[in-house]
Amino acid sequence: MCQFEDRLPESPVNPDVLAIADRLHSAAIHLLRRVRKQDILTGEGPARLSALSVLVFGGPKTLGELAAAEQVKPPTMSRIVGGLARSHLVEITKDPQDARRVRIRATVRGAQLLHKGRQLRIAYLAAHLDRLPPEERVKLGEAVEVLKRLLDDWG
Amino acid sequence: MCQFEDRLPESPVNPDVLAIADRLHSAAIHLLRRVRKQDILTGEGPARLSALSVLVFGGPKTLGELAAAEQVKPPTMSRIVGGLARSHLVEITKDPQDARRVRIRATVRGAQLLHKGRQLRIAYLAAHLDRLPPEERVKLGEAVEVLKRLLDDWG
DNA sequence: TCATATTAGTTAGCATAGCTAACAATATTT
DNA sequence: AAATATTGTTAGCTATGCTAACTAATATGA
Repeated sequence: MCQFEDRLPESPVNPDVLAIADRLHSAAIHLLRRVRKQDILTGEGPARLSALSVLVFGGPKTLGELAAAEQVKPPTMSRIVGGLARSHLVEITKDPQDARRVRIRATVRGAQLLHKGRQLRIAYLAAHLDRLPPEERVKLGEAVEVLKRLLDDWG
Repeated sequence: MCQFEDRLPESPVNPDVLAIADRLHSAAIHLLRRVRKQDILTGEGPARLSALSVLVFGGPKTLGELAAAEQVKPPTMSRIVGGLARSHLVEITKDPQDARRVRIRATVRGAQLLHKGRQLRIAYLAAHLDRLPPEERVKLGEAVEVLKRLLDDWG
């Protein structure tokens, strides 16, 4: 019964890690629900803003690359990109090398809207973060770096 | 032009805080996209699992209370609860004191499914967290506490 | 070369989850 | 008693996720 004895290397979880994982999940859900209210002010949904962000900061991508970057299936990304194109936030051109591919890149307007949305969201978040004592803010900052690295080489 | 001089107390953001806010947002989005794939195995969506969690850990609630706890509007919560009831994960009874209200509580089956889902999700997350060096894990644990407090008295 | 297989995206159709507006039913207040 | 406020639901819109089935284009290989 005891999870501390006879523990295999492949089932490495201990209660501390479980607790962190649980709260991290819950915190992520509720954080995003707060922030979403700000995103609405841009007139675009969170999936579109997130995809747009990849294009603005990472440069042009094919649909498949974008879907992979956003951890979403191609049909989903197809519709997200369709919406962005309807709002003239991205431009779609055929790849001359391979006519199956499409290249998607942010327009100037797309970049502007992204920065505006980012501003709203971040200002809102930052205003709340700012109420924390400085040492807690530092803790949070370090942890976010840890998290980012973890997500980057997730697998 | 300089945001460091002549700064009003109500516009308190500095670049460090902005950067933390930005990465926190991005990390939260991508973390949840990873974890969502595990949640699917329970057969219920994330909104339902989150609401169910409130009921399991916080006890029975009215629809309005649940909507407030989950930061969504009543019609949204009405449909979430409807889905949970169809799957027999919650039970709905009229409040004898006030016939406008409904009381919603998790069934045994609901609690079981929640724990199963939590197990899947947490095991997955925890398995990845476990690859971190211990001191980084500790950092993350402390930061999650900071974040939880921040969200609790957000306003 | 030509037939076949693989790859890239799209379309169609389904479900969940968010919203507002409009409604019904019940309490509360005047 | 009548007006008002509160609580949920219903209807209908949008956005995002999926799979299955399709089209078009490229790569493979007999």
